[in-house]
Amino acid sequence: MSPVKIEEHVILDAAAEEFAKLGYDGARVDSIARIAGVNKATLYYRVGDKEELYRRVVLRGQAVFHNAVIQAIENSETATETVTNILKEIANNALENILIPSIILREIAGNAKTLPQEGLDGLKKFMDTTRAIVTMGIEDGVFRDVDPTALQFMITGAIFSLSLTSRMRVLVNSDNPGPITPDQIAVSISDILLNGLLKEGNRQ
Amino acid sequence: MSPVKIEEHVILDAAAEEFAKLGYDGARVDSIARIAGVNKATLYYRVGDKEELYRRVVLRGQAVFHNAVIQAIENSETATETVTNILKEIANNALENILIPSIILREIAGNAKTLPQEGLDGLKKFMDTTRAIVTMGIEDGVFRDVDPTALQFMITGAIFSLSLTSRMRVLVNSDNPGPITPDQIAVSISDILLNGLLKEGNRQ
DNA sequence: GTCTATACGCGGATAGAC
DNA sequence: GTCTATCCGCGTATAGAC
Repeated sequence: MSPVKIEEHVILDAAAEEFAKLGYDGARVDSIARIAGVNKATLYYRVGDKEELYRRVVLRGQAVFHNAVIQAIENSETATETVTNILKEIANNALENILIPSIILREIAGNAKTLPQEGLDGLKKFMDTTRAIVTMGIEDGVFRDVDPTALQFMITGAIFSLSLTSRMRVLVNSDNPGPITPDQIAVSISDILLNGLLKEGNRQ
Repeated sequence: MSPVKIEEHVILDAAAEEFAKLGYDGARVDSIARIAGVNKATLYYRVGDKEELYRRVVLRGQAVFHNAVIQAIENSETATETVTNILKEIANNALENILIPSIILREIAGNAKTLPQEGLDGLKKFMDTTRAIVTMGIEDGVFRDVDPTALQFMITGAIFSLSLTSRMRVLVNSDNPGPITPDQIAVSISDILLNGLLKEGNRQ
């Protein structure tokens, strides 16, 4: 009843750290083995080559956010609540698993050239799911007729960059660093997202 | 009256391409020399080592967006107009100089570990400038009392990721790829940003 | 100013001992 | 299953010829 080889987790954790820090091309297999505390040959035997290491890290990371979104949807009644909860869940998971946003941003930066096919499939599913929520809100007359894709990228783009820069922002602008905790991040974004920047009456 | 050594531009263009594609650690100096069509020794003589190449690429790229924002501010009267114009300018420049968003996203992903000090200084100035615009709009009673940092990251996060994924989105979701041109990107974002997702009357 | 040639270490990956 | 030793190519960087 222990189907999970314990060292695989250690290896994948180490790989995630290295890939997040240096990107796929900058990452060193030697370094991953060192971080994991295993021999390089063992690493090859247990998981595989660099590409396979990366594939496993990406799929494991994607599952985290996929589950977070599923849970947010299940725990929500209205479309508005769903959006708010998705934001909260993503923000929470982003800071808890900060390596994953880093890897995702690098994939975006690199035109998804190192993203495994299964990762692309998961991305499509994720975008379809969240688009459906926006469409539903529009049809229910609760949401304005916004572009769902723009909304998706505003949410993920903002959460991931805010989460990744929290340390940096404290260093650069200690007296005014902006939102730091996942809660602060989720609240400040959903405020702007739901209500907009303009005061009521000034809308265009 | 020709103070600019022409080949330096060629070398920096090649370096930008390589750094954007592979990140600082993944980038290869040999590859940059090959792309630029110059000998590696020439490259070292003309610009410097890998670190200096990167520094020059980053500062040149930062100047592009800095100038774009300055211009947007100068061409605007109201705070609302300023925000809209900044969005337009950044979106235009992002797609025209697509390598720069890529490098910036990679810096965010890597905790700005390879970002030269001057780049950090420029970032702080950029954030102070744009924060002032938001604060002004709030004081004028036109904007709601939003978090300026969240707003900044929603704008840049969304524009950069939308610009970088435009090709990918067409491939993954050809029937519904979302905003593609800089104009589509700027309009869809500013619509959500200014007016919010919720219909008037549903605001929280 | 530019190129050829090369130093020297690190990269991914594996063979074969245990 | 795991480790040592090693292959071989590529990485940054420079010396020195032209």
